[in-house]
Amino acid sequence: MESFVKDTLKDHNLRSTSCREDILDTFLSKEVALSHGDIENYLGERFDRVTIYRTLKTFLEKGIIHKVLDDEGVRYALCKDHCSEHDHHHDHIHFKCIQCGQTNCLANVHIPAVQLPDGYRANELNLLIQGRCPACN
Amino acid sequence: MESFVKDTLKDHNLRSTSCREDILDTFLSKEVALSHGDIENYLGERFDRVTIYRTLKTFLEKGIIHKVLDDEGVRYALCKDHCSEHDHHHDHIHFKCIQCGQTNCLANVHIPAVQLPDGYRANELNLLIQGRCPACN
DNA sequence: TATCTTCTGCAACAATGTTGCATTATTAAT
DNA sequence: ATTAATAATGCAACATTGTTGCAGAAGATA
Repeated sequence: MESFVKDTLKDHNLRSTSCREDILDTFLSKEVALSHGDIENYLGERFDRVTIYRTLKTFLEKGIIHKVLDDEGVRYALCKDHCSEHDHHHDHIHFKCIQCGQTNCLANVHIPAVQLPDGYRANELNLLIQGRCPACN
Repeated sequence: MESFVKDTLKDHNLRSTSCREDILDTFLSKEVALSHGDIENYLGERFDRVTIYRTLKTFLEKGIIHKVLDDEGVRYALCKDHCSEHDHHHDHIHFKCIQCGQTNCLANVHIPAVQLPDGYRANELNLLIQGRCPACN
């Protein structure tokens, strides 16, 4: 669907603007997690730094993207499984290649149950695996 | 041992300076992961911001502390199990309480094996669990 | 097309992290 | 105890990353 981007925005009650469309397009075309800086580079000077920050923040709040963290900082990736504002599922597993540096979501892998000490209650799991990706092995 | 701090520094071929000793002391007295800002607050104006950054960097390289990441940023925690520069074990599991905001290492919990897709090879696992800690339940 | 609302760009600022260099402190050897 | 070699610190300057307020521009709706 060529209108995926517009539909996604509409579904989340966001106005279609070129900045939002371009950022969503970028996430779709690159399959890896992107930092604010990456996006700035891909989009050139078309949009203000602040606008990109605000767009990312909005997408985060709406559950369109999620944060991906590693030693080098913060990145963002699409929530492929259509998390909504209310029904956001909170298990994320990411793989970062120490060779090529790319980070992506491992959608088909699920995190095994973890046995927590007494009194702890878990809401959200976030697993980062670092190693070598198939392309770099 | 009152000399734990000095011994730790000596073991890692680091000179004993008041900044390093105070930072190590701080990590020992607080049981939770600390950010650069936290440390700055605890130590007051005694040391330059830059020195604290450099000390943390040195401790990281020597394996005295490790990074702890969550949505809010970067923190550091002691490597209790005496990781060395060479024999650094790379599975970290951290718990962040969404109520009180404190983050700590769950030393006794281990991460179950994860079944990775073909071609991926894992070196290091990093699991962040967010939820409520015993004190906030 | 008019109107209401939201988004954007700009400027300014805050927080976080880095680098170079001169000075000071630590360590090991005399 | 002094000294010489080395390493750590403080300062200044800078780079990156992220935030806020506000006026003007653009999107959605009727």
